[in-house]
Amino acid sequence: MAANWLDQLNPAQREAVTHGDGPLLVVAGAGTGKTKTLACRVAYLLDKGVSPDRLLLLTFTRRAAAEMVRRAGQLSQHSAAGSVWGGTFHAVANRLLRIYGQAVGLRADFTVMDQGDAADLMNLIRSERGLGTRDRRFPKKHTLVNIYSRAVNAQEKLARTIERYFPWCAAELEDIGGVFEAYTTRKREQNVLDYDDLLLMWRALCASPQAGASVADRFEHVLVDEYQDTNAVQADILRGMRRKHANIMAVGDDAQSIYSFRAATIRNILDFPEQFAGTRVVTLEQNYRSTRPILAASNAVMEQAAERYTKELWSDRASGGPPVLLTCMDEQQQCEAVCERVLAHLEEGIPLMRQAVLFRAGHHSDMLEVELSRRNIPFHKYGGLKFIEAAHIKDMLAFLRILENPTDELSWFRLLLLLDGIGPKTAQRIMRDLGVRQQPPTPAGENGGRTIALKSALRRFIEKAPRVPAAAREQIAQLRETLATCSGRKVDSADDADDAPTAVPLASQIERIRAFYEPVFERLYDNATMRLRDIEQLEAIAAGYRSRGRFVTDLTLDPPTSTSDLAGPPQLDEDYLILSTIHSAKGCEWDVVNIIHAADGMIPSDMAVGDEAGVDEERRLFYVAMTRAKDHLHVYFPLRYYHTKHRMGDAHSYAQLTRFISPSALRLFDQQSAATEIDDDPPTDPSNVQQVDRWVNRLWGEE
DNA sequence: GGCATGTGTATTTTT
DNA sequence: TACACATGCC
Repeated sequence: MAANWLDQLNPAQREAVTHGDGPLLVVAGAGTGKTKTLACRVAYLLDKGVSPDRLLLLTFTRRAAAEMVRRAGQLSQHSAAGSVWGGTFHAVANRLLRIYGQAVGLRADFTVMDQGDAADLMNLIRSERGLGTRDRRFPKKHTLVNIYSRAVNAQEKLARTIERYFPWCAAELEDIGGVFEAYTTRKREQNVLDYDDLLLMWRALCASPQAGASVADRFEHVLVDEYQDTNAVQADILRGMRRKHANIMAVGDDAQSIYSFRAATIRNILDFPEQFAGTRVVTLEQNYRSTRPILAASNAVMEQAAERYTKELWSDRASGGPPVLLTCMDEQQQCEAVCERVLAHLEEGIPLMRQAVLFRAGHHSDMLEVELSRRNIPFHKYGGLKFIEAAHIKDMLAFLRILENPTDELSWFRLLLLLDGIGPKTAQRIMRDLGVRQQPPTPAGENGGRTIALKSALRRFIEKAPRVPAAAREQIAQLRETLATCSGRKVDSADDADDAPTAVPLASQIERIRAFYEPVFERLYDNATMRLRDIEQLEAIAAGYRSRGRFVTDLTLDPPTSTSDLAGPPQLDEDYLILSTIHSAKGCEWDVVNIIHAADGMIPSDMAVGDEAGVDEERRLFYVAMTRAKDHLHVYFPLRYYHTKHRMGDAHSYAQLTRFISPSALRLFDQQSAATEIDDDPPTDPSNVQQVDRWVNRLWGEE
């Protein structure tokens, strides 16, 4: 029975899937059936009798894990494939630390902060220490987080990280170190973990004498996807998890490594056979995804890479024309061309969902989004600005997080600043009065005997109104009422006799919070209606949760991708076009792929051209984008970019085609020009016409 | 100390 | 364009 689907694998895939015990490295080129191989391997192991909860599947996104487990479930005889441990390193770390966290000195009710929170905490410390003011060019909060994260994930001395990647901050080395030290202390006091801590704590857990062994023994097999995009800490974790039986399978492609900014290193792939003695290496080279002309062009782009690990990707899919390189006059024309091509493919019968537009940076699609909504073409955007980063969503979450973890300083701060007449200074004072950073001993565990001796800041806040400016008095009363209701307590109930607070359903907690927050937020932010939609979406997501803690953590670990754009959230059953950053397109494929802004400065990004390694990574990025295409690949190159900084002027500059399409690669494209297709809308200013004509004529002249 | 207003600036990619 | 920071008024 089980052999049935094994027959459909090619020899290399089958070798990987039916590998016995011991370490296995699968080097899988783009489109070579990597996902299928992993899913089959899971199914194979299940059918061999491995219990699903003894399988750990580490992927790059939660979606990828869910998809693989689903596919494995379809193949396997085993009914409970769903209980395979699947998820990102961070999500799995979170899950394990809730169980074994005590072994590394963690309380089970820790909260997780996202990068925005980390930046805010850095900023708080930065301003406390007076490092912001004066005429010092002390790094900004986001830079601080970047430096910190890079040093931690690369396991590199701060001095060296700064010297290599942030040389302009070298003069501030000492104070940066001081900020980081305070940052760490602060997190510990507040029982809060950032993304990097999740990995560090997992690694520490592996290293701890007893708990380390039980964590490792919990899993019989560990499978890791996208191994080229893991970093040194993640490699340590894997080694720690495989202390006894080295049943580990890693899958990756060095040509697709695009996360070095997160300290990912392809050394992990290259050194795998040394790290795990006796590794069998299997290489997958047959590409099932793209047509030959598309693959040929993609390979030509990679050929110029300074460092290249030979792998001959080939495809059977002979049909189909060459990829198209479309030169446009400017971004506006690029947008129109994309819309027209997308609609033409739709006419041919390719649904919008099977078509994608890819770009380097989140904002590169801004103009296209306007054009798409003008034409009523529904779309869904991945990557770029996230739902979770919006101020009003963070505000809503701050309420929940205080209820969850009353020592969460940042959430208190955020909440207090919402009130009239309370600024940073007053907020700090109130927090001091409440003793926000003092932790009560954990009530969890020994529930039998005594009640909590020390009250949490939340409880103190509910029981007694803090001293606040007159302007805030009314709102503070309402806020206390709100938090009391949500936590199932009563305001001003001074006697401790009635303890156990009543449990309040998450949905009604959010409803209460919203009742308090809505008037505040309408006063605070413009664009209230659009933001209101986000809050409704938040409520919709919360409806799927019973536990407040789970809800808050899942939201930071796996945030939804924002779509509160002009087009409105598409219905689930409706067809929509995919817009995505190239990074977020990793692992995906579409019948039609449109790559926009194929100009130097966009890709490679201006930010990355400083050194050769940076340019190489951008090249891999472009390669990843190209290899997402199955049947049709369109690359767009706008000739002219306007500089909107000088308002009303028509200052512009001319772009160069991306350096990644070299003259020899160019021959593999069908070169077309949209520059002669003049827009139907008459321009209002006659001088524009002259300019356009001059340009068009010049283009003709050149050809 | 809070807050409205003005000015300058830097601007990737994500768990 | 949004955000950080400075300024000046309440």
